Amino acid sequence: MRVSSPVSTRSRKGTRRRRPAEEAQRAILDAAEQRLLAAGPDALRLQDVAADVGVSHPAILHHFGSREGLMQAVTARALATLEADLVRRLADPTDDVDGAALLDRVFETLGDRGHARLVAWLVLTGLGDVPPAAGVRVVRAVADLVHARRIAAGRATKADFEDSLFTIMLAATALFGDAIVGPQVRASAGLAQDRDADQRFRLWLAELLIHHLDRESPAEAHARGKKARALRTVRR
Amino acid sequence: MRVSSPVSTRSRKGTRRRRPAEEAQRAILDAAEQRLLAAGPDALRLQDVAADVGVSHPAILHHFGSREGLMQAVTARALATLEADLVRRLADPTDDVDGAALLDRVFETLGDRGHARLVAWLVLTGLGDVPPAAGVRVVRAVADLVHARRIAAGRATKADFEDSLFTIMLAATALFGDAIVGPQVRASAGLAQDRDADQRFRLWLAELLIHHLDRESPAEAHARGKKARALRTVRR
DNA sequence: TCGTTTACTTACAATGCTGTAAGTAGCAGG
DNA sequence: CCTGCTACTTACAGCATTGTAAGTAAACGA
Repeated sequence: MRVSSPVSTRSRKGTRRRRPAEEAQRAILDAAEQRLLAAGPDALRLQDVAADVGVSHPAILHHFGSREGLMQAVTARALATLEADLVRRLADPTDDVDGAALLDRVFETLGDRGHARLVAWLVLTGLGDVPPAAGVRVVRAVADLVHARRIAAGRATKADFEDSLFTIMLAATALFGDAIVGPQVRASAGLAQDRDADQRFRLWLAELLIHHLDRESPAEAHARGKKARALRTVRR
Repeated sequence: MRVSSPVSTRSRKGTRRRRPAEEAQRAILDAAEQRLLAAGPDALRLQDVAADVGVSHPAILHHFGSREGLMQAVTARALATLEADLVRRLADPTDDVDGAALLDRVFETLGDRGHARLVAWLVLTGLGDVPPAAGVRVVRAVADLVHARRIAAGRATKADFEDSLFTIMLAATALFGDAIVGPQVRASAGLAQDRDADQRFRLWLAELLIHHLDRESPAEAHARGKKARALRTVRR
């Protein structure tokens, strides 16, 4: 029952590629990740990935068992490399004091390869909960680092830790938001045609965050803010 | 994600409901929006929506022509109501000077009904580009409002407009990011079990933004920030 | 050279979804 | 009461997609 059905442009009749399993799986994961970033998890079709790699779709099932198995494999690999990239960039000691440059690195890491998009996909589809040990404590680690530097500079006390933590959380949240809806927000702000608007905005954000971290004791500022807010909302 | 609740609120055999077209379409759009928010555009099945409403799936095709027609209708309605909610809340004159309350309203409007999730879905699936006149200039409008207030308070000049604009953009971006990856970021910060952590964070963010808008001339602060960065670690 | 393993193939089964065809029935106006 | 309109129904066609069955050939060691 072989015969006729020269399925595709690949391999003329008789020649059959047989890659080592590891290499084939890597190729499949690459193609799948590409498709995932482009169109989302639900749009991932085995036949498409197979066509990209140049094999038939049961070959993928041979390697990964099922579509779900492929999904888990590709997300696991993507999240692992994302985390590795992040910690590598954050631990890079080339310029360990320039907060703006550090922020820029995180920006790049998240936005460049579409990592933020992928994570957003996973979170929205609920797959983000599956590997709960994925992006473990990255925010916390960075906050610890920053807060220690703040204390060393005499700009904060241990009690202000949450302020440092929230600052890093804001950075992370804004980075994700920017990676996903950045163009739309810029359009809504009337900055669409401005090519370097996104860079200006990121720079502005970095300055804001650094200024916040460098300013006088957050505890006092916090109290001041609370007092002002309380006075403003007396009427309710 | 396959749910297809067999709700079957349909009347007993023989009796057939016949609603006016407008009412039926509204019910269908409600159910479709619900499913969209829950599981994303690709997971929207006509039969599921039909089951939710209590009709057969060709009834939906009768009203909306095709699945794509339903998608367009529900997204158009959702974006329209989102924009309407936003401008209504922003234009509400009950307390027109309290920036924190205003920000809170936007927070609620975006996060409460899952609007941010929906918009994220649309942007990620590329459907966000289809209706380009959707969220037109909301950010710009808010920025105009805020900047005018700033000038009136003697806290800024016309030249500082971009600072106001970026502040609003940051708010919008962070709001979206929080609505999407908020829980994950909080978990990564080690705040998972803290129930009101999100509210504390939002309050903190509101204070940060308001403090930024209320502080002395942004132009000077901007220059100072640049200078400080140039000098690396100079504390003024 | 033979034999085993396994990366891969073709063919097909099974399922689920969108969309169509044709008919039914509720509600309006005469 | 009758008649037209149309909001709906059931049945089915068509198609895409995942997964299975069985077989083939490439690499590798004896």
